[in-house]
Amino acid sequence: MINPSEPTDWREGRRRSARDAIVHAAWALVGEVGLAGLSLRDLARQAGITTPTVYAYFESKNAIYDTMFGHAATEFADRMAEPIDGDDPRDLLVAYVRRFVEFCTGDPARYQLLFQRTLPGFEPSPEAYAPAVRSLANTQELLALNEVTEARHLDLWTALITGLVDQQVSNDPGGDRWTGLIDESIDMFLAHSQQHPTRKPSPRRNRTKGPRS
Amino acid sequence: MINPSEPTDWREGRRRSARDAIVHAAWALVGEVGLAGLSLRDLARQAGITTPTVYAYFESKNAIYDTMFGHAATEFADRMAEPIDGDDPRDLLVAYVRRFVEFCTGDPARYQLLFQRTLPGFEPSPEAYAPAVRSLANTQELLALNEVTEARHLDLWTALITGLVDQQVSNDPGGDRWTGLIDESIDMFLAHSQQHPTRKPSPRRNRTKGPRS
DNA sequence: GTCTATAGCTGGATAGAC
DNA sequence: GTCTATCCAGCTATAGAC
Repeated sequence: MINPSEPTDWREGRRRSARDAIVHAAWALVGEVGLAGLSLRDLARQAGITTPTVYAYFESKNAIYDTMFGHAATEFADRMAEPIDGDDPRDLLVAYVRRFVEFCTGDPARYQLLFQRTLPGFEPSPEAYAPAVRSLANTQELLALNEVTEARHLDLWTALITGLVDQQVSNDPGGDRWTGLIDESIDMFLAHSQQHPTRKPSPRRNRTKGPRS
Repeated sequence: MINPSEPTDWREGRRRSARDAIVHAAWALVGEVGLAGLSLRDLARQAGITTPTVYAYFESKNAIYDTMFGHAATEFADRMAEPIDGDDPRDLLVAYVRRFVEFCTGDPARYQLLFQRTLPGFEPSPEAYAPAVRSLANTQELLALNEVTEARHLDLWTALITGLVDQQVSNDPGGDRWTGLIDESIDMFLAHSQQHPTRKPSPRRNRTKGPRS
């Protein structure tokens, strides 16, 4: 396979590893100065090169963000796709959410890039975005195992889980004030979803008001 | 009361209204270019003045953000403090949450400034922050009326509600995909909180795993 | 591919005339 | 208080030698 007259393979390899080194430096930097605080000067210094060299590998700053986004999305998909031992549907769900929250809280900058859209002028390319979509299907399967299939409940689920993550990241970084509520949250959610398969004003008691506007 | 030799009153008034005009222009701008996209040049142009004039009223850009924060916080506190008719605790809670979500989705930039801490280098002053604190106590009272008093449930509550708002703002701005889940979310939350006054592994069924780590 | 040097721009903030 | 003019720092991005 090795053919000296066709050295594109290892050249590509070198090019890839150089790109990876830059992206690696970028992750290290945003961990310190925040996602929006990344500057190409500092990035070049961190990577041990100069600014123009960065442009030998990336055509723009947003291209770097996009590559970072792709890395993060792949990392996310891989992490969430790892098999979980056990066969109880609810336990699977709990383990899955723990994983999700750990992933999010493990690197706030990565979380911000992947799930909050706060970078002005940056939109991830479809290629970079693809792995994240794959993972959503994964969630649906797990919920289906727990007899949760309605779109409404899926939305309620995402709201609940992202709410936990958001509160944890913003108000108690590094702590467990909200991650400690995962188990209870899932109890709450499943009790509700499995009990209300179709939407009607819950028969809790007589409503005092007429139908909602 | 009116004393020509003491004209500080109306001068203060003029100064206040000039400041208000600048802040007003600032809100209009951030509504277009995003909170972080505000620049003093554009702000001055929007307000029909020049950049140095801005500095006649504010000592820095962050001072403008701080004033905006104070306005938003006051607006928020006032809105949430308006009386709600009805006496059923749950209905009060529903109305309250609707109000909250409407306030948040009504102006995403305002929401971002008040509740997400995404402006690099900006921290609201204690004075500007005070009204927001007042409102939190309000929430606690409403939950207490619904027999929800434990700190754990309060955290679960904030996660649930902010999750709804966040999903609505980020993924369906202007729509009702998540706001339409408010009623159901509150059902879910109250059913759980009122049923689990103290924490123990829910007696749903036998757990397959040992105690959590 | 990597560098030095710098263009070109935009940002916040200030000096000083009026 | 308001302006013109400007400073200075930071940024992305490029030109051109090696």
